[in-house]
Formats: sequence, structure tokens, C-alpha cells
Amino acid sequence: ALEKAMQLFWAKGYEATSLSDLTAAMGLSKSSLYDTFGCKHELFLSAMDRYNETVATRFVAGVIDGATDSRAGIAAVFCCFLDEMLGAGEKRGCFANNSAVELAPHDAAVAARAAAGLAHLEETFYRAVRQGQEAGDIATGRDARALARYLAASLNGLIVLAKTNPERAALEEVVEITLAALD
Amino acid sequence: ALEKAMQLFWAKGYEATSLSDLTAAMGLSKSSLYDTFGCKHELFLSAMDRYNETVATRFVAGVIDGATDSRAGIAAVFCCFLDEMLGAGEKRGCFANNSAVELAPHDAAVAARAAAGLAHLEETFYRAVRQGQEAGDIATGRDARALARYLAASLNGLIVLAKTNPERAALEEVVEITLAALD
DNA sequence: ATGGATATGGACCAAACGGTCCGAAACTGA
DNA sequence: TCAGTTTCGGACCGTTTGGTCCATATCCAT
Repeated sequence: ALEKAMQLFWAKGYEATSLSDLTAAMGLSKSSLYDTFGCKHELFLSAMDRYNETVATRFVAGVIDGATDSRAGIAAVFCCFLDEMLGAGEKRGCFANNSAVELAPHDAAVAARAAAGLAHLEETFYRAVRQGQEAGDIATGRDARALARYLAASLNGLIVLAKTNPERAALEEVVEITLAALD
Repeated sequence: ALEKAMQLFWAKGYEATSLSDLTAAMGLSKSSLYDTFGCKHELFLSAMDRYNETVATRFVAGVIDGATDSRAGIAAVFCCFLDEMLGAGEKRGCFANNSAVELAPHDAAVAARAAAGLAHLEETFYRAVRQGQEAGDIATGRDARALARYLAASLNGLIVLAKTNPERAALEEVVEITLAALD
């Protein structure tokens, strides 16, 4: 059920998702929801935790590990998000990103979760960059930590751009310039 | 009064800003608000239009024009947003960016405005890049249009990152790597 | 089978929401 | 000064919001 709640919050945001939406999607009544997950706000935080553990960590790491080398893996992550943003779906982007924009400035608990999500992403990139630098497919001229942070920021920027600009070619040019920093 | 509405929507987003908030900040009653601006949604669109005309265009162009050369001007824009995100203020970021994240996937009118705002930003960067390439302080190896789009995306990514990560040094490293694409 | 604990549906609540409407006030030109 | 028009404040409306509560199922160990 938490999975459904995460999908809803991810697609619609916090304020725009009502209790009715949640109970309908999760298939349980209000009282059960409140017993199990606490208030709407707590449920939202749990949904963010789940996102951080699954998508922001395991999914991204999986994409990277599936590639032939680190640089290709990082490129695959960018392409992956691009595909999702350009697909027929909902353009929901990155849940941590969305939450950071909608709530972080006014909600410390959400800000902490969003920061954790981005940190996970950065950490995953960091491992890939380190590995790539050792293997030789990523240049060693720059600090791996800074590069990882740069990649995380750039991915979020790309996602935001893709929410309003659906031209694949233009977005791919942006990705290409972004990844040139690894050479 | 529209200015106040824009500030509110910019800081709090659409859903979290109530009619009461608006009438209080704008200093007029509901009936006047509805007479002058139409419904909440129309008012929001007007606020976005105002943002696009002022901040996303004139303000950014002003920062660039105030610098010694184009590259420095572009850098100044990044620093400028960084200052705002790290200042004591509200971390409200970029209104077009915020709106794109909160509403664009479900609201075509907002999506169009957000796209226009980002397009204005890109256009301003584009002029700076062209000028820099002619003057010689920006490398000519890359297409100016693609570079401008890359800069716009990167700026938005930086803003999102800054919403949860308040470490200036880390963010400045990201800016440095980003701007290296101009060399 | 039965008693106690747990889980669940749905009625119910006060508050806040976006939006409408009208009587009064303020301004206008003559 | 006064009619005509515009602007305004605030009462009011139905709906929806997040949240509570209880009576009833369902379950499980005895």
C-alpha cells in the first residue's frame, strides 16, 4: 500500500493529493490508514523514505552496474530518466526533486528526506566516478566528489527542463555537454 | 498588487497559497480580486507572466550586461542565484522552475508559461554565449544554442540542489565544473 | 465454541477552501 | 449638488479538506 501512496505523491505532489485519493489508491479506509501510517504528513515522509531506498539508490545503481563501463553507466542513468520524461507517462520526474521544490523551504522534515535522496544519488554517482577514474574511462583531473555532485545537480536540471520541453534532440545535446565534463 | 501575488506564489506555490493569503498580501478584498484578476488560476498565470517579463528576462540580462565580459556575466548569474538561495531569505528559487515542477505535468497553461520562462532564460544565455564566442572569451567548439540550453538546465539543477544543500563551497564547485563547458 | 484483541468501514466533525453576491461607499463628470 | 458608475468590504454559499470515533467484523489462541 505504501508503494501506491508513493506513486500518488510522486505524480501529484503533497498538497494536490487528498486523503480520498490516498484511501482509494491504497485500498483501505481512513481509520486503517491513520492507524498504520499516522497522519498525511507522516505518510508522505514514509513514502519519501521508500523512494530513497528503492529508486534513488537501488534503481540507479542497477542501471550503472548494467553498463559496460562507468562512463556508459552514468550516461545510461541520464538516458533512463530522459526516456521516462519523454514517454507516454506522467512526467513525474524525481520524487525527491519534486518534494524539495514543493515543500523543502517550509518543511524541515521533508527537506531532510529530499537531501537524503539527493545524497544517495550523489553517492551512487560518486562510486561510479571513482571506479571510472581508476579504470581509465573517466578523466582524473577533477575531484570525484565534486563531479558526483555536479552530475546529481545536472540530472535534476535536465528533469526540470524536460517537464516543459519535450524535444528529445535538444535534451540529448544537453546530456552530451554535461557528460563531457567526465572527459 | 500583482507583484505581491507573484511574491506569494513564488514563495509558497499554487496549492499552498490560499485566497486569504492573497487578499491579505495584496490589500484588497475577494470581490475586487475576482473583478480584476479573475479566478485564482488566472491570477497565477498573470503572476507567471509578470515573472517571465521581469526576473527571467530583464533581471538576468541586467546581471550579464553589468559584467566585464560574457563569460563573467554568465558566472555572475549563477552566483546571483546562489546568493539568493544561501541568503537569510526564503529559498524560493526560480518561479518558473517551481511551477514547472508543481503543476506543469497536469496543467497545460502553466506548462506553457513555465516553458516560456525557461525559454527567456535560455535566450538571454544564448545572446551572451554568442557575444562571448565572437569576443573570444567563450570557446567556439560548441553550438551556442546547445550551450545556452545546457546553462539554463544547469542553473535549474543548481537551484534544486541548493534547496536542500546549503554548503556554499560544494555548490560553487558545481558552478565551476558547469562553467568549464564554456572553455 | 468463545472471549479478547485487532482491523476495518463509514458516519461524523470543525475548519478552510474557492467562489458568488449585494448593499454601501467612493469616485466621476456635469 | 447630484445622478451614474465603478469599486469595495464582508456576509454568505456549497464543497472538500484532514482528522476522529465508534460499532461492527474478522481473526486467533484457548
